Amino acid sequence: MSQRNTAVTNQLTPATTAPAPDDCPLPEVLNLIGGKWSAQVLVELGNGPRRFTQLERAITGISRRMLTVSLRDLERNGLITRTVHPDSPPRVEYATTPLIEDIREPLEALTDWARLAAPAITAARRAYDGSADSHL
Amino acid sequence: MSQRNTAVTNQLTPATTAPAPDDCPLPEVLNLIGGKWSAQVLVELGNGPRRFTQLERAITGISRRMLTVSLRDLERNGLITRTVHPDSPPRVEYATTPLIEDIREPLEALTDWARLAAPAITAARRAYDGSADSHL
DNA sequence: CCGTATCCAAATCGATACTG
DNA sequence: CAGTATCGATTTGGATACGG
Repeated sequence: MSQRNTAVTNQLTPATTAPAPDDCPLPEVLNLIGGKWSAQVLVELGNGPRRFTQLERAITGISRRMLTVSLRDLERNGLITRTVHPDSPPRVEYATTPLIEDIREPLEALTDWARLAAPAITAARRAYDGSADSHL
Repeated sequence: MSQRNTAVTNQLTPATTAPAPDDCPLPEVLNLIGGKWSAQVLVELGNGPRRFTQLERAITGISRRMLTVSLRDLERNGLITRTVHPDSPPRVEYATTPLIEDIREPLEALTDWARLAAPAITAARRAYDGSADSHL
């Protein structure tokens, strides 16, 4: 029962976020939500509690496995909760915790910035890629 | 890529309506600075222009290669500039562009949150890892 | 001083198949 | 419905060593 995953190559266990005695907390935050799907899961759950398949349908392109991994990781870090309802067809609901309430706004600010800066970034990339001596 | 994420807070959408293509710009932002070192480079450059070796010394644990990679990436996306001064010992200076000025505050908010939430996150992790029936 | 080139290890992601 | 198990492909990061 209380099997710790000591293991070798279990790829379903949440990625243990590095302990890192580092003094800069920003990379740590980015590690929490920096995965390919975590941010989208958080955004979707920001709309309200969701069930597994709801999330699966809402987030286009995500696989069952990656959804599970992301959810476990977020749960482990206390950013979301997982509630199992003892129904005859299994029903599991995920919801955000109060912990993330405080970053909703900064995250939205980042999102707004992304929309605004997108053209400039694209332009910068083209300029960089197009210039002859960028690199080889 | 990616415009149009309407309806962030709509919980009333019936299941019958179209699933809304979720082209969320948040993951895009995180991709820009989500590397292992990019954020730290940005933070350090936030203190003012820096030379290559200054950055190398300031960011503990980074290798020459990763510093170069991060800098090139940030430069390509227009977030920093690279200026070569034709001196006898080569001198290259990196600096932030006005593009990132607008995310400085959200980023700092995230950093503040990280400091505040750190204990809760650690506790959540211990609770998760310690509980026998978490999974498996 | 400011990088590049190479090679290798590790983490991450995706597709598929199976289960209570 | 809500997951796990496995495997392989891709991406990323680190350790040198070399070069203008």
